[in-house]
Amino acid sequence: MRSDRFSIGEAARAAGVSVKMIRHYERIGLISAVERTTGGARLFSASEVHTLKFVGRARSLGFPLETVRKLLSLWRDPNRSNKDTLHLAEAHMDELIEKEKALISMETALQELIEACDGDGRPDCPILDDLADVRSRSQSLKT
Amino acid sequence: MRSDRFSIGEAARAAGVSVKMIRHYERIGLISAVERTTGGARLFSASEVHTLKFVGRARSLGFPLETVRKLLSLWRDPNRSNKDTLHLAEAHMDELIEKEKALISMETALQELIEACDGDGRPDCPILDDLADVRSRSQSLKT
DNA sequence: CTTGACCCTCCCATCATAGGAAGCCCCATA
DNA sequence: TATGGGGCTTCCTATGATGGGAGGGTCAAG
Repeated sequence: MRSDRFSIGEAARAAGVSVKMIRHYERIGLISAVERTTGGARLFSASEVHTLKFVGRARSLGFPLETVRKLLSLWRDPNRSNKDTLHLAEAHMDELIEKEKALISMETALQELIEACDGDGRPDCPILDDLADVRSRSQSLKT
Repeated sequence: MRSDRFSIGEAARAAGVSVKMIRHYERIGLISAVERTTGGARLFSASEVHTLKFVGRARSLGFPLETVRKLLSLWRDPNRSNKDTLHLAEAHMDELIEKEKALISMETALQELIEACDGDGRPDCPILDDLADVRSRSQSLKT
């Protein structure tokens, strides 16, 4: 696929996203439709691969696709304000922190239970007892 | 809904799970079908509500439904070994920690970008530059 | 007899992603 | 030239847990 165009497979490898996802991004209008060969195969320019990389990196930071869409449009807008980008980033950071907090509270509660369980092969089990509410509830659940 | 039975709404409130989810749990066989009124409404016994609470608590610790299924069967098995339960809990803990690590690495990378961005209203933006790979890539991305 | 608060089932949507079927196109090798 | 393979295409389905809504039933109180 020479002459400075890339097949979807090449583009995927270069951008670090899957072939499936590239087609998906196109279908939902996150990226625009690209050139095709006579046989119908997509042909990506270097700049289009660059856009895919942008998307891939934004995804690797956990930005949801709808936010990636906004980031892309800011990226393309010469009159953008970095305030807008910063705001998107900060809002996303809040989301990440929320999720992290939820995970940590689960981990904390679970760790207590794990520590309380011998794993000695008998049926007695503080983990099941806790789930069944057999009065041994650790305080850290409703965080 | 007296006579020691609970309607699905009452059961949901008591167990801390949604009405929708109770129906779902029944449909996928996580809980067994319960008694019905002549009109077709579900009637839950106290013990069935207790099971729902078990499910609700397991879910609040983040256990996926398929694992909850296993926990329930251990709970009901008088010949269970606490080794099995412990193993499920530890495996789940590993999953939680994995997810937490992924979140933290995103947060770390994102925080760097946020700090580098003034948000002063101009178009220049380190966040977009980073996503676009304009040679300012922070090292912490491929964690 | 109507109203309102429940309940029912069935279908669809979310979010990002992967899997698979069925069928082209093109190239290399036997 | 025929065959095989790899890559491409589209379309459909699934995941996991959950919510939303349509369209209808039941029941008790007013």
